[in-house]
Amino acid sequence: MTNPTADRRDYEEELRQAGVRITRPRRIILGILSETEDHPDALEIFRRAVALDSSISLSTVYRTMKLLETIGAIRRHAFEGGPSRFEQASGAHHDHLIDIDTGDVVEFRSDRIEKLQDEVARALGYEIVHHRLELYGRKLRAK
Amino acid sequence: MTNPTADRRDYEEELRQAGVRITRPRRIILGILSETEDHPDALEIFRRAVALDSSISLSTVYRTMKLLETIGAIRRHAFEGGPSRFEQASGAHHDHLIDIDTGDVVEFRSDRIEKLQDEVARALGYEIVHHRLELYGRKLRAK
DNA sequence: AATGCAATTGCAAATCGTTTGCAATAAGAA
DNA sequence: TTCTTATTGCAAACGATTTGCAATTGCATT
Repeated sequence: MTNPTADRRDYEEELRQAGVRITRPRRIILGILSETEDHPDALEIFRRAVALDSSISLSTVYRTMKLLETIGAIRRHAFEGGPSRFEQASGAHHDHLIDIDTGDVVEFRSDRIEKLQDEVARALGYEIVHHRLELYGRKLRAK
Repeated sequence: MTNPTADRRDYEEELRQAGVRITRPRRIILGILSETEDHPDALEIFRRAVALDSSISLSTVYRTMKLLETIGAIRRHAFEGGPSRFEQASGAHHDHLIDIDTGDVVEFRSDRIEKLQDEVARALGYEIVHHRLELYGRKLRAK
């Protein structure tokens, strides 16, 4: 399924903007990222990429992810245990709830929590540059 | 400086409880952990240990940290970027504010945030098993 | 369409933090 | 003290990620 609601990013334009070349591997990886709803890791992206062009290498995936991260097109998350997982940087900031049984990631946003974080930090004499809030949970049995 | 306020843990008793031997390397590492106010990583603990007994190995430090973690005596934190850092598991739950300039860790606790987390999770059909909240910030210039 | 050169690639080897196999050692019950 | 087994130090393996390098490719230029 393609992304119905969200902004379909024009990654190629972003690359051009950043002054980097639009190569075949990049085009393929970017295509995968535009399609994806989940939070795949580098290896998963590599697998999907190889399915489209068997010559793509894992290093290129890593390099491309790093590139996209530095130009701000994607975000990297290091959830507990596993490897880094990626998501489009589009849309508003949000935090994550990770299903500890399935690894599924649910995005959420709480302005009230954000506000309290700021208050806490300020009270300690700090200003927040960024934060990480991850809830690790288990699905409630629908009663 | 030794830990003035907090409960000085009887690690040795905990080990005995867990049915493991109290060895010389363990005694030394435990001593370091009891003294420490900060959140050292394995290498730092290793350095401090070697100063007391040059025969201690890094693997033993790692093994001991893992052991203490499984018996619940210490907690491991994987802050952004760096290696795992450890702290005593004594005292109430708290979250962390990391000074991005110095690496210093400030502990804090907000029941209001915790409460909101529970609400968010429940609204999404989940129950929280544990969470991770890390604020990365910079000291405010005292005005 | 052909040229040239720097950016990018694939590959293999290196890296970092951490774990593990193994033979030697030491804890602590008998 | 003896015995059995857990624990150790060492070196080698590990998984995720990064890197050096020579070969390739994008693409601005003719």
